Amino acid sequence: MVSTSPAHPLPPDTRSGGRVTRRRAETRRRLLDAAFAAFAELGVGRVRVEDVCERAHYTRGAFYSNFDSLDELFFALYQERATAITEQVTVALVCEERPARRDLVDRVVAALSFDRAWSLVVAEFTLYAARRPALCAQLAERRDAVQEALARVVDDAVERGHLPVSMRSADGLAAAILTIYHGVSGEMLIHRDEARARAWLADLLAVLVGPVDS
Amino acid sequence: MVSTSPAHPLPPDTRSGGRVTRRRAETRRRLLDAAFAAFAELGVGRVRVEDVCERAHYTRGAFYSNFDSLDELFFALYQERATAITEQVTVALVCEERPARRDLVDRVVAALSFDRAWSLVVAEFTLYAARRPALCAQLAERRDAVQEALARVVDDAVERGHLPVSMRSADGLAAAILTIYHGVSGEMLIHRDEARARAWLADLLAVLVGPVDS
DNA sequence: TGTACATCAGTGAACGCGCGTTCACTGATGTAC
DNA sequence: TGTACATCAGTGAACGCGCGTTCACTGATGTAC
Repeated sequence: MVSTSPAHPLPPDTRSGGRVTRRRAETRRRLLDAAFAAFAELGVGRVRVEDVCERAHYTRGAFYSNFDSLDELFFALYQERATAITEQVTVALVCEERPARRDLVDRVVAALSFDRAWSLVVAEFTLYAARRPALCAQLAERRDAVQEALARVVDDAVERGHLPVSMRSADGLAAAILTIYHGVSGEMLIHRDEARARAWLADLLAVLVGPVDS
Repeated sequence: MVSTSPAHPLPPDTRSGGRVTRRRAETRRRLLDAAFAAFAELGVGRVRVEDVCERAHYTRGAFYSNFDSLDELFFALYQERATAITEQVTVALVCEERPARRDLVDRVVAALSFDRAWSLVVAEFTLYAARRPALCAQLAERRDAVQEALARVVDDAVERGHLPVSMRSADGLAAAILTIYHGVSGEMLIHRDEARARAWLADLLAVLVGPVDS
């Protein structure tokens, strides 16, 4: 139903049969950006078409000329941003030399962004997807992509026997890192303290990776 | 604004000045139960007053005779359920003897319930609160209550020096357990596999608590 | 480079439905004697 | 225990607003010659 092909600068405009004028692309771009702001500020459930349009300085007609519904826009937006972030994390984590174990935590914490607005939208999208089995599968795929990127970096930092069964593989450890990351993100939504959340994340990851050789 | 007093069998009916007939209490009870079903099934953002009423077999008038708005009902519902669960966890964790470290994980996993419907509602309430600073404070209080219950149990299981600074206190470890719990709950919403989530939780907690003395 | 034309993109007024909210009512519940 | 009365609780029709959606239009964009 929805393309899972790699990153587009813009989510594909499925309504004008392939032909996209500059003007149209620009309008779409502005609507998407406005929608992100609206979703982050008001929450996904409270955004009306008008909220998006006034932020983008268009009328509702422009919206319906570009999207079928808010749902479609929301999904296009999520695809776009999530793809961008996934790539950013992947690039940030891939490196030439084998990383020391103690570097791992710092690099992971630095790579995973702690943007509260984005965390809110992600959380809302997760719930949105949770009630739509088809979307769950796509979300899972996306998470796997990040997990694999992490696993590659983690691989050489894992010493056998020092971690319990499920954690022996780099993949298991990568999964653990992401679970903790999501948990801390959730806390941040309530405690609103980014710095504290970041420190907390680092602490938890340090325990996970094992005692740091000081 | 909203009462933070301890558990009521029913959230207080603030509309009939204290005097509550049997019939009224029953109606309120049914509306709350119906609302939980509706919220869990449809998602908080998609529930209409009518959805609650038809599930409870009342008309809309009955709803407005008991609640000012869906928001108020949702909040009353959350208060009620969360208080009940907090108490349940507290009771389950308090014990006379000092627990062995390896028992800790099992007891925690057993005590924290993994109900997907409830996890969905909690997650939605968390987001709901995330945009309302006053509610954030209340949510934080509630989490602290659970954390303290955990900390009491954990206390004797922590051996000094085997955990990094932030984790040295029982309170820190309890916080870590809850962060992981929330992270795994989030995963479960997407992966829909309760058993796997439970195993995953146990693995992560085992790493956190330290190598199990087999 | 200029003009003429065709098609496309966004406008904004208007429509109408879904749903929150109200309110005059009726039947249920509880009390007094 | 029975009757009469008062108050309370829930009914359901009606209202009306907010907002999604449409569509005839106009100005913008791009192309051909």
